[in-house]
Amino acid sequence: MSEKKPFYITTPIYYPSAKLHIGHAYCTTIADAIARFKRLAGYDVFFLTGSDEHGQKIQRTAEEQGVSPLEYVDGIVAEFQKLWVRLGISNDDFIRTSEARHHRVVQEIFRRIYEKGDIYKGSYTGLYCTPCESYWTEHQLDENGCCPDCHRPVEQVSEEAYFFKMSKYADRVLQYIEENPEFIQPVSRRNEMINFIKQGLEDLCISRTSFDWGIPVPMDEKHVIYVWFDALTNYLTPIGFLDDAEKFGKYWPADLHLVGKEIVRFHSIIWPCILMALDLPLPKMVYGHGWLVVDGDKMSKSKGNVVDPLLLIDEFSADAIRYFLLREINLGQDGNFSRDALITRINADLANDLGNLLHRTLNMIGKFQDGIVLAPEGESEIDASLKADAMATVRAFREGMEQMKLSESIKKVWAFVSRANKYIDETAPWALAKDPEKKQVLANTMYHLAESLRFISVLISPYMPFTAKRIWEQLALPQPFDEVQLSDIETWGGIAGGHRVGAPEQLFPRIEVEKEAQPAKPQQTQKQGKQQKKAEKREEPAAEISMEDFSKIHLRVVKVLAAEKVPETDKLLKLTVDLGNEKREIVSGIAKHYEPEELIGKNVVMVINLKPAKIRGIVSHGMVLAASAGDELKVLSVDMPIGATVR
RNA sequence: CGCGGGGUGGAGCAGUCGGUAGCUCGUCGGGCUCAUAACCCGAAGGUCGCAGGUUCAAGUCCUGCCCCCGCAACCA
Repeated sequence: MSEKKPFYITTPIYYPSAKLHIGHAYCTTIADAIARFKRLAGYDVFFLTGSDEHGQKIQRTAEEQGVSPLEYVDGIVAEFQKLWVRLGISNDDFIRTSEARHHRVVQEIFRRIYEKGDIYKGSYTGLYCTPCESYWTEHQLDENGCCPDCHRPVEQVSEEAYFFKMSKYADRVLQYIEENPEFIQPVSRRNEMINFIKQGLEDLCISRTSFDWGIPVPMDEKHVIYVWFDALTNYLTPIGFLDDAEKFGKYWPADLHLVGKEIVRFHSIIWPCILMALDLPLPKMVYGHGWLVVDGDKMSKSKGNVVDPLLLIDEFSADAIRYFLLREINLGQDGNFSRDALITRINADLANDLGNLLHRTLNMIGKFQDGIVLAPEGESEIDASLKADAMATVRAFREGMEQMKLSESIKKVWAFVSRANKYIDETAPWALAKDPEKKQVLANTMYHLAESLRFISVLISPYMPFTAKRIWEQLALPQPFDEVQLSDIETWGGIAGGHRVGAPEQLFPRIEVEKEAQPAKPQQTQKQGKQQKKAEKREEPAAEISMEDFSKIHLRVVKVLAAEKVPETDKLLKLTVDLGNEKREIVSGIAKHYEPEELIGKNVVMVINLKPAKIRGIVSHGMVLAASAGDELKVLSVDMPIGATVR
């Protein structure tokens, strides 16, 4: 039927020497958002990610653990794939360089280039550490010029190796880069690469004899094909380079290699040279994204600030992480990842703006119209303006995404979310609902809100696929979510009159972190304590806390001397408590469960060293512990004298 | 003189072709009550790293300097 335009997008293949961190998740999330957008826009997308499994480092680690390299790698790669599933990554294939299909490709490529005369045997000279069996570059050596691993002296050693005549292609690559301004993005990287080539290219060493975990050189089996030659060609394997000419013709050249800024060089210089030697067209774009720094520091194992994406997903959900990464960080520049910023975004954008918009809308449709979206008749100026904004948002979103301005595009969507919230204020449906004369005006308003949410669901689907689907399902729209296209929101009015929506469900619960002194939800409160300590330590989130951590919390039995409701609040009580040696004022969110009189005279458990917090203008110097289950809540009360410590 | 990125209200960032400095969070004040103490409105707060220069006009172009951060041929 319809001829869909192909779009081939790749991430780097990651090296399974350690678990993946948030930076890998960042890169793959960007690629996923683009892939999902392209599918939404009607492209035939092939999205590839994978693992780069060969090399000496892997071989050695496997030996240390007493397993074969493949066994070792299998375990780690399974973790990769688990992470991608949890993060909602929609890759169409996962290439492992250890797979037979890839071996065939690499060997065939080697053979073709060799036969062409662009691969020759020479000798590789490098600085070698015999005990570690490793080559190092001059830059990698430690301050004494010794092996960075074992700190023993290195020596210059030569070994036989195969080389790829990269120098031969330098001029052609430079010309290609200069003639195709789009090829390397962002421009800063492009300038860097042009500069680099102008310094001259050396031939590339592409084989080693010092280890054997790799793909053998076809005509010389004691050599193993080395790194980039093996890794880069992964992009050709899954799209049928050797076995499916039709598929290969459709997807190659790749539309976008998304990579980290540190490997732009390999993708925009070495890789084009290899492709030229194969007489294949070059990829259309190599985009070098920036790095994530954690609270301003570069992530590294030695600093112990490596962030594990799986733990973050467990704690905050995949979509929250995806949203943060895509919205907060400008593609192409380094970005800061911090827990505080993440929580702020979740609360402000996801819970308050988006989640609450859906919730209040569905709630009003339920309350005022028995859950039915009635057909609109006529429209007010405000209605028309909302509708116009929706349409404009779709256009701006599409344009932004096509130019890879991901953050900007999301912001456009959120501007519309705010617009919809404002629309509720402007139309005041609760007032319309009281006036039988305004029944149709109310119906129009509810229709516009529901339809706006339909738009929003589609617009956020590349970023937050899980949430987009949940919104769609709460709206109870009949069209299967997986079949939705961007074209479905190019016209207003997709919801049929008389449609029944579902019941509202919280999309993103707010994460309470600043309001420590408020024990309305004790489970959350405990979590806050953990979060705080974690934030202080700037460490990756841990599921467990140590005894030392726990002992930082000082708990004591105190007596409630006085209690009164905080004016103009539903849940807050102001308590005056006796700690034995001092009296304090604290604010507690338990007014829905206790009358002030009930509490007076009670001995309760309180956190006494909590940082004071201002709540509704009252400074609270502590927190009363309480247990809650469902709607029930009880403060922890014990039959012990004032001043008793709790451990 | 190795290469590159950055220095914009308290924090984090936008600022395309040079033309009255924007956004989010936070703070303060007000409104509303459908909603997840939410939402809406308003306000305060900036020598745009420093010093020169070009221009009618510079955060934006040029020169010099200071500070921070990456890369330097297998860390996204």
